[in-house]
Amino acid sequence: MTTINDIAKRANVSRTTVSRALNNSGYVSEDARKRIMKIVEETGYMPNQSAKSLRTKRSGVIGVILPRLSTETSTRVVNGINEVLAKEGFQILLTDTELDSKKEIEYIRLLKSRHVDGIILLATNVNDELIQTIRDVDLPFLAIGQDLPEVTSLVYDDYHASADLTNMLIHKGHHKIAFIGVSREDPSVGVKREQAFRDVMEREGGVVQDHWMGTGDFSIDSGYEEMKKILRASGKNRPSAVYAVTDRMAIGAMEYLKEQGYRIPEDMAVVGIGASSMSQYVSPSLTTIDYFNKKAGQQAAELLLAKLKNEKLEQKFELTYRLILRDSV
Amino acid sequence: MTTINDIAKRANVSRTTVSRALNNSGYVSEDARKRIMKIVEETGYMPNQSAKSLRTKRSGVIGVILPRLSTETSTRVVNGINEVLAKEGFQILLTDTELDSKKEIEYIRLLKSRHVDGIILLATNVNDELIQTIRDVDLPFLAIGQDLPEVTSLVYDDYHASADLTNMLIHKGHHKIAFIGVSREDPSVGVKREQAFRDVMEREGGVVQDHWMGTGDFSIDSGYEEMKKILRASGKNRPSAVYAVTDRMAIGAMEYLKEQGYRIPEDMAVVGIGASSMSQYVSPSLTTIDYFNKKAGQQAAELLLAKLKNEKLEQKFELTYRLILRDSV
DNA sequence: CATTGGCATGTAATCGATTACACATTTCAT
DNA sequence: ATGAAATGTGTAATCGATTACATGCCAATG
Repeated sequence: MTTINDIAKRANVSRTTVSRALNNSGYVSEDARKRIMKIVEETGYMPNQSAKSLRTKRSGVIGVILPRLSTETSTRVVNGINEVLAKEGFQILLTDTELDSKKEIEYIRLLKSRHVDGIILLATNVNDELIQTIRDVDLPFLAIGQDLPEVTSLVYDDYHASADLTNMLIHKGHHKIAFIGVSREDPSVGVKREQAFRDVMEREGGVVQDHWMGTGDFSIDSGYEEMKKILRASGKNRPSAVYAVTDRMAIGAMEYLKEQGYRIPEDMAVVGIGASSMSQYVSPSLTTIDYFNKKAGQQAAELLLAKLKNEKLEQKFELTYRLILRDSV
Repeated sequence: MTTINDIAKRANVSRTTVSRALNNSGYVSEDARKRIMKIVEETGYMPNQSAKSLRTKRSGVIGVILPRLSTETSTRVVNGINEVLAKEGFQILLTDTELDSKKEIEYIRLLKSRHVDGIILLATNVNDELIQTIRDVDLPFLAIGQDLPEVTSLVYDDYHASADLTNMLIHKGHHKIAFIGVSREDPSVGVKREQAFRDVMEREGGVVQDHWMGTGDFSIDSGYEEMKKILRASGKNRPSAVYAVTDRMAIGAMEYLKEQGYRIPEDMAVVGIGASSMSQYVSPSLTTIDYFNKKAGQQAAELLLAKLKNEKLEQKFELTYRLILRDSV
């Protein structure tokens, strides 16, 4: 591997001058610069980033922590992040917690030791140890998806999105609505979306029954199973609509309904959240909410870049959403 | 930030001993080890990876180069890679070429300068400069998806998969088959899949017509558009089946067909390749080929790890596939 | 008792860059 | 003409780890 010393020798200058030429810092004569650049071209020299990073404390790498690598939401967010960061010459160091909140903390510290310049966390839960760790590592930090105290957070407006969706169902004449949620450990998806649903139902005189409330695990299968449970438990007194807090679970629910001969939306309306690409192509196409995940990723990256430039930021940013009305309602 | 020197001071030993304790190399007394570990615990010390990597030439990071970050195929492969690497304590440095083959080369060199221990490339094309660059950087290297000369490659058996799919259509009674492919610059998807299609059609007496052959760009929209073109060009002499080389294009084609009132599969059978999650939930469900992408990622990671341990490997590995018969045929 | 070898630790070089500081030369304003 | 400022380059310290080599101690061996 060629080093800066090799370049220096071949160009008959000291490595200081080479460094200056490469980084456009300090004075370098036109003559020396040309000689150096020519040799750099010829050899394909690239500075050793470990050495550089050791000395400068900056690495040009941003750590990204995902709850799951294989969901559409994550992918879209990462895509947005990458689009912005790549343009600025940053690389992404990717980690996947597999929904394990211990790993979240472990990875934050690991990324710190790897000298990343900043961290973007796709958060799924909130706890004190996490907050403490983020404070400890003292790095430019950005959270997406949950409102972490004392951390710059980009949050989806889960409450109002969910409220809008519920309202829409009610105004289409549905008063008996089943609900498929997820664990309460997820404040955004598990708590806020359900809370808004309950609030609107109460306010608008909707009917909420315990056995119409299911709890899935984000998977298509769990949507299917929860739908099955709900229908079995309801007997004659059936809901006329089902609201699943994610598209995948909504699609699972649709599968079961279709299998059982229900017509959608005539016999049962179905809605989800997430605007997954699937939602558009299932039959009937699924009414859902678009959270503009890619945009969120881009914005997160931009905010992080601003932080790197020491700009002071607000602490909380609300993201927008959009209701997509399709044929399942 | 606490360094190895801080630990050494506080434990009353030299940093050499701390290093030995941390890496389990050389002799360290039980006493010293305990003192050191206690302080490491207390301070949450983590070795500076840049320094470590500068000295040892190893970083514990594997570079992964993707053609697109946002496709299901990429995601699944990365997922497989990550599963295996994370277990061994490796991190992934992710890059996205946005299908630009210049960036492929640029990123390979960039990753080298970042001291990655190895590179996995999800390849989409083959050219001399790429091969040369791979040779130049002289790193443990693994390609997935294209057969790169002199590089350990994991390749999908595109030819036989495509042949099987075509054969299946013919044995279901389809002799007039439209084909939606992609650019020939992609040897696997663009060339092999089409070649197999043509070979089988010829061998089995199928009918191939130029205006039944479309060329899309992997997107759902292009599938839709190519289908439209094909139907418009065919007039009364229509094919009875359409074979799109990716699920997304097949789904686009289905959209158009449904819009035009065709029944699938009665009026027109449709098949794709990729076993995307969507393929299962569109109506009718799509007949396709599963390439086990995640498995491919895992295997790639395992092979790369073997390379890191200096094991000699074969150069070419064929991956298996599976035909999934569903309702669209 | 002298020698050998295992154990424990430390000294200092090293990896490849950046950068504070020093020094020399040239340019420029007064 | 002269001192100040601008320009160009080099020396050597530094970042935080690993590791070759040296040293000292102690027990075992013959």
